[in-house]
Amino acid sequence: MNTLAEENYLKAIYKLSLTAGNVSTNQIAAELATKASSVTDMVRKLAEKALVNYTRYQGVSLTKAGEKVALNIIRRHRLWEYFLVEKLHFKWDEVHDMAEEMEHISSTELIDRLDAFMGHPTRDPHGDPIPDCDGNFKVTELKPVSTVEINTAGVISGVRDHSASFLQYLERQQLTIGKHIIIKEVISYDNAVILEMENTQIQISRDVANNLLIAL
Amino acid sequence: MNTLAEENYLKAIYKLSLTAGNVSTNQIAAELATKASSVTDMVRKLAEKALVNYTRYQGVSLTKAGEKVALNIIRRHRLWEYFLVEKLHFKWDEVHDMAEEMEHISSTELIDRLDAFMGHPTRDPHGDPIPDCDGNFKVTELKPVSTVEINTAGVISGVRDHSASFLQYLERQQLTIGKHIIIKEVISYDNAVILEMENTQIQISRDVANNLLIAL
DNA sequence: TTATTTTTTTAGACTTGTCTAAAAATACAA
DNA sequence: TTGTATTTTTAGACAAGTCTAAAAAAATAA
Repeated sequence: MNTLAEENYLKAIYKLSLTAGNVSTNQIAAELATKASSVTDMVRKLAEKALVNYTRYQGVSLTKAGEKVALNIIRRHRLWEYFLVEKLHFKWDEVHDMAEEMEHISSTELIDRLDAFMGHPTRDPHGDPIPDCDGNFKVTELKPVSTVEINTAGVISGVRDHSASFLQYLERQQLTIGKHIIIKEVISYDNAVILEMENTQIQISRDVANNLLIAL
Repeated sequence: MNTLAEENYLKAIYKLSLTAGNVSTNQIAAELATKASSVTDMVRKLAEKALVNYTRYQGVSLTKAGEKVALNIIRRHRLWEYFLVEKLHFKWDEVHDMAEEMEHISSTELIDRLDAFMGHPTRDPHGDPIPDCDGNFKVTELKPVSTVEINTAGVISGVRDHSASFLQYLERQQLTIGKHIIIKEVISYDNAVILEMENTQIQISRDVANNLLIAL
């Protein structure tokens, strides 16, 4: 079907497309820790397979077909993450690299049965939605804690930074998916945010508040 | 660690070593559906990594280190096969190709937890033993039905042919792992074998009798 | 033992995906 | 708008793993 390298490019382009329109060669290179010249070559190849739209110097976007492939990879990644946490009891900061390998296992029958085995979960351990087998998923609007008004109540529902160190920090502060919080105050000096959770106050930095997402 | 190609070579060499001493270039080429010249190159590379013993024109054998790697791959393969059958309810003739991909997932922590999750199974769905994390497994002596005396009783415990078509045939005849059988007669004309199982008689061909293994 | 066949290795080439260095196009600043 | 800086592409090279064709070694037969 598609090579491992091709799948990784499609996933990177999908991810970058969420925050930009056309994705630049350099952005992809940074995302994949490779060089812009390598990206140019691969993007040509993907364009020939009709998985991306590409014109020289104009950046890249996924075609419908390319998006479908990307969403399938993401589906597999997130289902395996769910499996690792729920069935094998890994912690949410430990599963990314393993899922990165497992997402390339190709059988769709396998993935559909895995999905059923786990009861068709809709979100992975980090709160990200799991696309169904047709690539559909519900888009719940989540907001960074740093962007909501004082006295807003919400439920921790996702993260923007998926790094192990950030997830470990959240774990230590008990700021995990599903917790109910209220934004109490923003310190004007450094934009630190004071939250209330389970009747205790927690202070988090501007950075943390930017990367912690809540559903209202 | 080792590349995918390297792992496949080590596994093939291990498998061939079970029935021969030193394995020839041509045998490996046949096993992996590649050419002898490619094998020579790869075997050189594996010799440099001290995973095989190799001298020109003399064939190949695994070193202790190479055997350890091979047994690890086999462990992973068989544990995933067990998972696919026991947890995802695939049939025993459907799992080989999927496990062939999954065996290359590298995390040992993952495999050890998978092992625990399934209750440390000792045999895969085809009756083959699953090595533990140190590469140890018990060698139960199994005999092809074609080699035992008349009136011998035994338990179906393994197969020598793992092809989907053979497994499907056995399934249809209910000749599955764990069934108790008695060898009743060998037809001298074509060496077909008549078995008794659950008080009914079943006739199987010489070929089938050769590939069906029982524990006495 | 010598000749012939078979097996294995060598030599050189190809593909995929990557890289560096240089050229071309675009973007930005004065 | 012209010159400079940045981004992107091109050109050529390299590593891994494979292939074909030819040469070398080993096995077999006469």
